[in-house]
Amino acid sequence: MRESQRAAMPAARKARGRPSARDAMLDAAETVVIEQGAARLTLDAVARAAAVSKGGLMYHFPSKDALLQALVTRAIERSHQARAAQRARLPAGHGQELLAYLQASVGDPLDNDRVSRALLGVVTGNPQLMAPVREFYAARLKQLAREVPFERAALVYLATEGLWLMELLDASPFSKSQRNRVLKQLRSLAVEGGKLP
Amino acid sequence: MRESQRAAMPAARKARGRPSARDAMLDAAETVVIEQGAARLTLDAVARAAAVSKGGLMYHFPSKDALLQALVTRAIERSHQARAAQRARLPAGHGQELLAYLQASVGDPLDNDRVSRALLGVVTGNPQLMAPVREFYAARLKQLAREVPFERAALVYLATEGLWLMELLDASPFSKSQRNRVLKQLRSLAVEGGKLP
DNA sequence: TTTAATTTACCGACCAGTCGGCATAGTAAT
DNA sequence: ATTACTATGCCGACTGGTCGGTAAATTAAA
Repeated sequence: MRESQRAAMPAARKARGRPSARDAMLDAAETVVIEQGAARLTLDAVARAAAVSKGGLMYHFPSKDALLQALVTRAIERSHQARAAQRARLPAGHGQELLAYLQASVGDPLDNDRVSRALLGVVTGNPQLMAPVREFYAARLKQLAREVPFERAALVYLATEGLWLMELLDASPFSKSQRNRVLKQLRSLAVEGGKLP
Repeated sequence: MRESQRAAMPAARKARGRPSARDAMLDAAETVVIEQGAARLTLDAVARAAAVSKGGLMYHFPSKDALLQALVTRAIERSHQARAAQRARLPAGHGQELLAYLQASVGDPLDNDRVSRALLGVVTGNPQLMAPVREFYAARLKQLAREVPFERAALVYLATEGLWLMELLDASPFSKSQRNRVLKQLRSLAVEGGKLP
């Protein structure tokens, strides 16, 4: 589990968009961790879900850690894409970035990050896996604070992250209507920054 | 590890303040989980740290789950106490509760919740353990929102919780001075609720 | 002596990682 | 074009070890 990082990684994706066996295995791993939790995310379970043997799985991921890293990386990439998608359908202007981030994080459904929810259990079990997440978070804040005053960006940022994390932990104390009130306020704070009641 | 909830719990604390063997074992469990992480929080490790045999440990906690529940419960109690302590040394008035909560959560040191940090890994591994935490969170919000308008309470609440959780995850992107600026703003929002830059 | 507390020894399940081998496809030499 | 060789992808049995939980035996307390 130490530094087996880039030992033998068979070039498994010559063409970028192919559903290489590797990607199929990551999909399987996500299914397992979503349906059974981080504790039951075993190599055997992933292999079974991917309909390959354990040896076949470990051919592509030399260790369990390598598999987990790949999962986290893919989740981060998806997070990027979600924000970019929101940015694209938002009018340019003050607070566009902040609003896009807000919408991508806690926008209406929130169902698409069942993966993130499941991965929370994975990263808390392997704190080293947090490294890329940390970078991601830091870069995001930097970008958001370029657009609006730091204080306001930080406030919206923290509240959003708080809501997101509490919901990931299934610990949000807000009713549906309370949640809506909060979100409405956050949205207006992101673009205008007015007064607070 | 299934539903062994309240099977056989030998009445191990007749007198409430005694450093009953039970409490010593919980202390040991905390040491283990802090120093070695949730994954290495095994019954053997706790027994070793408490200087008892594994059988002795399991006499007091009929299952590992019972031990974890007790850990979580104690952490919640301590959270209550920390807030009460802050409330006591704060001038009564508008936003006292909110400010006490803020100070207790992310007040200067933050070192005393190494336990919480460690327990995060425990609860993500056993989502059922979140039940008492959920209650705790819900009750807290209700109390905070009685004092100041809901919108403002919720905003401070979420931002505080966001900062706290990100720091628990070791993922806070703020520098020390940025953190201070944010806290200063949150404090003033808790008691005054003025404008935002 | 009965009850409470604790020990020692063990079981069964689970799990990450290893290893030898198999099959297919491509390449090279004859 | 047949043969020899090699690389890739995959298989599944096995190993060494960990961990939660159990049970009988032992000691301490009431």
